[in-house]
Amino acid sequence: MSVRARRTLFPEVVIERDTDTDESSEEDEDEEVENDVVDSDEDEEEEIEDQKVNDDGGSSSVDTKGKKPITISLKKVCKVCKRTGHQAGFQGATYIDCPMKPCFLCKMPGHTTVNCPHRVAMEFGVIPASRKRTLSSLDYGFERQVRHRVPLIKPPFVIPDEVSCAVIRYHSRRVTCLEFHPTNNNILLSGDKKGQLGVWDFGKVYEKTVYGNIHGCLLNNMKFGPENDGMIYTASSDGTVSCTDLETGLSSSLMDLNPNGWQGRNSWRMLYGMELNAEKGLVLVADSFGFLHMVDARANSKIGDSVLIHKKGTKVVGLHCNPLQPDLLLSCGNDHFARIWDMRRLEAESCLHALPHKRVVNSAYFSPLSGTKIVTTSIDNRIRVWDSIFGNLDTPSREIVHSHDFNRHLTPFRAEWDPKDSSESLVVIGRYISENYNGAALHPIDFIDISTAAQVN
DNA sequence: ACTTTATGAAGCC
DNA sequence: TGGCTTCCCTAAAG
Repeated sequence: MSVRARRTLFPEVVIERDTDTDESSEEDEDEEVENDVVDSDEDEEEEIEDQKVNDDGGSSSVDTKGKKPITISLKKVCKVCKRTGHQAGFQGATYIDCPMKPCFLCKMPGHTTVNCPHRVAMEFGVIPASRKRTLSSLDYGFERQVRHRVPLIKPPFVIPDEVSCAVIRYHSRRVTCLEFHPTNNNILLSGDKKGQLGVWDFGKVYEKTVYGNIHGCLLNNMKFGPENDGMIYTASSDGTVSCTDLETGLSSSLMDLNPNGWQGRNSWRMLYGMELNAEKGLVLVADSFGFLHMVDARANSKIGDSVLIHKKGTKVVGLHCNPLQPDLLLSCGNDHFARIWDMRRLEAESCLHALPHKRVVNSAYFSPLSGTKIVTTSIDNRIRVWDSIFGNLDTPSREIVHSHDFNRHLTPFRAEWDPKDSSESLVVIGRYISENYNGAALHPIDFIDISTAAQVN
């Protein structure tokens, strides 16, 4: 259901409500609003007039020149729709939905988020996968044959006992990406809105390492060097790709899509999706105009022409190479599609499959072990799962309703596979609709079994 | 304690 | 197509 529907579907209900409350709607509401905002009004008449005029601008901040309070019998005013008879908005840590709007979670009318069947049970309306894939010894043997690259061995994670709790503020702006070190459990990298890169060392909590000279703005994506995990590749909205030594912080630029600086927003290219193709020694990045760029990581030179992989002028937000068949590339972006490509014959319009979504796609990943499943996150509040890339890709195998639709200001959530789950059925994603943690509204992290859509805790 | 602003997608004309 | 408006569970800066 589109945003448009929020408005078109509901006026009837609104009218019913109004007649319910016995008040002659429009003016009363205006009074209500005004009364709510300005506590000490004097002149009723003028106030109402003022408000009606100013209402067009939508701003209720119109300050007044000394007016007395209006006494109104009516109960409550909804902060969301400004209508009477109900209240919406935050009440303590809990957000009360406006009943005039479609459900914020599943986008369907007739209920609010609180009683949304998808919220009560995430499995609602989801047909489980016919068979849960588990890794047999045969699978293991098969994968040993097929797998190009043996995954790096990581020692078992042991929580160090010298620190029970530590909070260190690394970033002054919002964090845009996080990455665990592939071999060192103590290290977590974080990128932020200003382009800074934080190196968190769990074993050295009193040291703070932040590199601020790598990028000029949003650090959108990072990947550890496949051959040398002391190096980190980063892509930024400043249009550059950099390679940074984690120890020294020394970085080199691999590519700059805006060599002539700021020439206006119509030409400024921003980089979002990034992926490393270890077999080919390639750095792949995708920009905000729909193009894919390739850089030879060793020779530090651009390879071939840029290829239009999504609708021209739209942002490509994600790139992922298939773990077993790295020539298979998965991309996703703002044109509502995730696309599968064969890198060996890469040109505009040549994608093997286009996976349609109702709205913008935040992420698309092949499953980490077999590479045969795909999970995508779209801001239509649905996680989509394709059980096999060799099967029918016309429609997803499952759509799981989950809260991650929000407008701007925040970095989108991306559902990611749990790399430790050999059955490739566990996915991790941040949730927008908050949960009440002792009075604080916090956004939880959800673990979801994508074969049943059940939440796992 | 208040307002402004950064900022993105979608829908409408 | 482009310009304008709406969406309105943010958070820092002014």
